[in-house]
Amino acid sequence: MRLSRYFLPVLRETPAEAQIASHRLMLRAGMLRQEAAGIYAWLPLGHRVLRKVERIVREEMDRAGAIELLMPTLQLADLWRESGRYDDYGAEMLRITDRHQRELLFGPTNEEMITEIFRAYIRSYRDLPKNLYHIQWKFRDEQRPRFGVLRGREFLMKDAYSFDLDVGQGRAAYNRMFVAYLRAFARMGLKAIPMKAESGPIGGELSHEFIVLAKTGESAVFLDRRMLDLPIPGDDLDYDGDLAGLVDAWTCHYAATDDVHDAARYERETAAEDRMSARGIEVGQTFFFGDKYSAPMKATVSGPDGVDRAVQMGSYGVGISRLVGAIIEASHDDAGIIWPEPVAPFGVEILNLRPGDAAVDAACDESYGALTAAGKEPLLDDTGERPGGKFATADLIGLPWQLIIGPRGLAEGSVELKRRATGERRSLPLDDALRAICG
RNA sequence: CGGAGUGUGGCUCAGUCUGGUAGAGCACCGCGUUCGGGACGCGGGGGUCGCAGGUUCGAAUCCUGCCACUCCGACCA
Repeated sequence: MRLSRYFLPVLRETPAEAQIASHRLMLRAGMLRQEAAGIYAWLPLGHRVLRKVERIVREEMDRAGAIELLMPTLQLADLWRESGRYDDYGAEMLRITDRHQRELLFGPTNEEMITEIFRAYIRSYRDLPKNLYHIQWKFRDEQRPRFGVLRGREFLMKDAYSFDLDVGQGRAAYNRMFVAYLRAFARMGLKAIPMKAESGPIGGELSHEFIVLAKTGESAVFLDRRMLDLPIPGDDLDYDGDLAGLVDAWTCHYAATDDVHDAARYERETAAEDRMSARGIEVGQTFFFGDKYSAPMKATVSGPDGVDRAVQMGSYGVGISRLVGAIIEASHDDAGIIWPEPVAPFGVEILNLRPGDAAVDAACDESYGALTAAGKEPLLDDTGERPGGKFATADLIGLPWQLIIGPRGLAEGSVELKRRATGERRSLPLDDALRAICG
């Protein structure tokens, strides 16, 4: 992409509304525009990151055997009356009335709807297990939206729902999602630690929150620091195998958010030198809640014995839009964002320090072509802005590489290559720089 | 939902106390000089001062009501 043709409205000054780093940087980097409290338009740069996060989550869901569908944002109130949650949910649920005075709601989650879909088609244990998911915008009318996309009212969420014949198979389904989450967050460059959690309005007894450690996190967390070094399951993981051992390895150490923290247990189970307190941002949560929805909503299947029984269910959420903010909280400096490569909006920024200079233009065009062909998604700053401004913008939007091409270096046959994460810069011939980027 | 604030050009803000016909910096447009870490000169465009009433000869400024947004707390993916 050529910056001169792109839409990247960067702000030199920090908008007064933004308090925390990710919100401030998303506004300054031209990723996001607030349209109302907790409701945002995703500008092109932000949208690219959102899509990359979404893609990683989708790939890991598919790999774990989940099946994608798409449910609507609006749901009938009657559906929620079946589970009893219509009245329980309170003012956080945005209620809407259509022209026929039918009561609708903007979905804050989809347990009821997926259960309704499941029960309409699935009758036999032979059709189990099933895990259905979608990636859709949700709305929760927070009393106090804040922190930009970390706590918006409208947010993009992946939510998956598992259906199994019995508790044992339900647990196995839970384990598959648990492991898929470890992989998905790690692929985004995040350390996400599963922690024992309250299940809140979703219900159930077995639940984990996946918490990204970041200095500016919303809640205090306490954990065994040995969890930070646990290995992430590799591409060769067999989701049809028994994952219980893997899940045990990730849940046998103490890790809890402050709302469920048990100081006495913490001290009993964790050696003093392994105790670690930090701050964290929740980016996903898994629930196993059995027949909480399937029983009242009569989602039953016939078992091998011919007897109908309510299916065992779990649900598994990932805050896609929230993750974009969480990644920035975990990875930025005073100059701007530092994107992990897998979620960077573009792979490399080429800075043309002197548009109009034939040699510089030619070197930039050559680089742009080569990097595009190599799938590196280059962003070429070919604008008339002065070099200082280009450097500042490049650091702000934080692409992993900066390829700096100007007349001074080119006269000596070299360009400059900068690694955003480390700040390391070196001068080298263009071909070598391109090779280094393409790795 | 309690408490505290803020709404003035695209952004950051001054002006409000003490009423007199709207400013600065940045950004934007034109010309020129510049050009490797947010340049400079000259010229220029852009604002029903959140909205609605009211007081007054006159309201960004005073009064009343409303709306929006932000922060602290409670709450929450």
